[in-house]
Amino acid sequence: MPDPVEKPLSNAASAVDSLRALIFDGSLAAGSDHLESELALRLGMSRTPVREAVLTLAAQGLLDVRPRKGVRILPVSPADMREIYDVLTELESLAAADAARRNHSPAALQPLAQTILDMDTALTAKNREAWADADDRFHTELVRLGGNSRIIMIVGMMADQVRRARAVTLYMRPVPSQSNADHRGVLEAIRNRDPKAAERIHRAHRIGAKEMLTELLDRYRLQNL
Amino acid sequence: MPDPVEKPLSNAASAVDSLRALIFDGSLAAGSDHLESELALRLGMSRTPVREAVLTLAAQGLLDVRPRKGVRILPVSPADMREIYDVLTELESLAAADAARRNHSPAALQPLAQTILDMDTALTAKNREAWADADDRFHTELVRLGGNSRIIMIVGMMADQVRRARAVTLYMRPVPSQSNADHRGVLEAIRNRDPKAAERIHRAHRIGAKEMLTELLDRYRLQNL
DNA sequence: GCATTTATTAATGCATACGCAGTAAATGCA
DNA sequence: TGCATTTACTGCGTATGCATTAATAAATGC
Repeated sequence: MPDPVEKPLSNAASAVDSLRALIFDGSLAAGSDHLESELALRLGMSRTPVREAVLTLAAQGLLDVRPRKGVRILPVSPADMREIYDVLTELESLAAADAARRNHSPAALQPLAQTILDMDTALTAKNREAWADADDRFHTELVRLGGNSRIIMIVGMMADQVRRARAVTLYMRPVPSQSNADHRGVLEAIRNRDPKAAERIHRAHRIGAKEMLTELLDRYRLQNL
Repeated sequence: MPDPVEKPLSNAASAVDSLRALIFDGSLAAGSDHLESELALRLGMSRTPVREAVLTLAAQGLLDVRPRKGVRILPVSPADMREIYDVLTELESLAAADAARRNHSPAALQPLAQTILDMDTALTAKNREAWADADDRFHTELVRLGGNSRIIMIVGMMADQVRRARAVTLYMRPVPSQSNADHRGVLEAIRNRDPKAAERIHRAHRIGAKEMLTELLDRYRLQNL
């Protein structure tokens, strides 16, 4: 029986969730400073769990604790973007190759296939948010299939760091129709147990994304997102 | 004038340092559990800064907080070792290529060259600890030259996670004479501004290390280090 | 003798208090 | 007016205490 009881989540844990949400939706703006006491007030708890949450988020590279100046929500520069996409390119491509090596059953590949369908649907409906969401799920699912827990964690961290920036560029970029083709290629390579192809296609996909994004940031002079 | 005054380091920060040292030298054994209050007593401070330190180390994958059971020092299994070396292989190889692209001056490459000399010296003196130390510095310096701050952080984290395991295998493994040749090759490629070669040589180096280590762990049935 | 319930223990999560140190404001002086 | 020094302030680092609740032991029932 699947446990229907979900434990009520500690204050510190919910502070992590809340702060992440506030950062991603811009309520805590990039580059802005916030006192611990202020955040505690906002979240309706004492400084102690907020401090713990802040420590956790600092370890994940989302903010920086600057004693007496408050915690700073870390902005993402074009240089940061390049760094992050370089890491994503390497680790996700390895994950793609690993996924192809692992003899996954069709059923195991179903969630990945679904994200591609979802992206088609979103693209047809011209719903960019839904597209971005499905795209995100594709990458998450891909590294999950790769089976390396460290890669899963690191890719999650890096994806979080660029989440805001991606949201900003979502409506500036050209219609992301190429992505689906790339994703299909990766899925096919995994189905065919072809690690080299999976790696190659995914790498090209990520390099393309990196170039598109950094070109966009440069063009619009977006120095800090 | 270089500031000669070093600020006295907070209790939380020194707790991180102390705990790391205790974990690396085995005083806090892999797989063992420890109460916060116990650690606080040991470090001569209250639970608060210890809790913060523990949170930080948990984020770095060195231990796991298990409510009411104490913090568990995470052991490293052969599977963990493979995961970690796969990540190191990808990211360090990229760093090697980046380092070769960056037009580093000979002076900038000096610290890297020095680690190779130190390894020679240690090898001649049959001093394995000194060799391991220099080897570590080579890899640290290499990723530093690559210039990607995320890679620097991640590689540091991964290296920490396998530190104990490496120490254990240090005296089991064959004399590491091949390593120096590989390191020299990487340095030469960087000097020659040959990213492809740097990447290729370093990748082979890391893959070799991974195979040697995992074979060793399997042979001696070392399930948890 | 074993399973189930109840009681006990104690480690944690959190709130709170306080002193210190770093920053800014204010003052004094040239 | 510009700069140095003093003063005031306030945010943080840490200690401490307590309520909660999970884990263990005890007790009860079958």
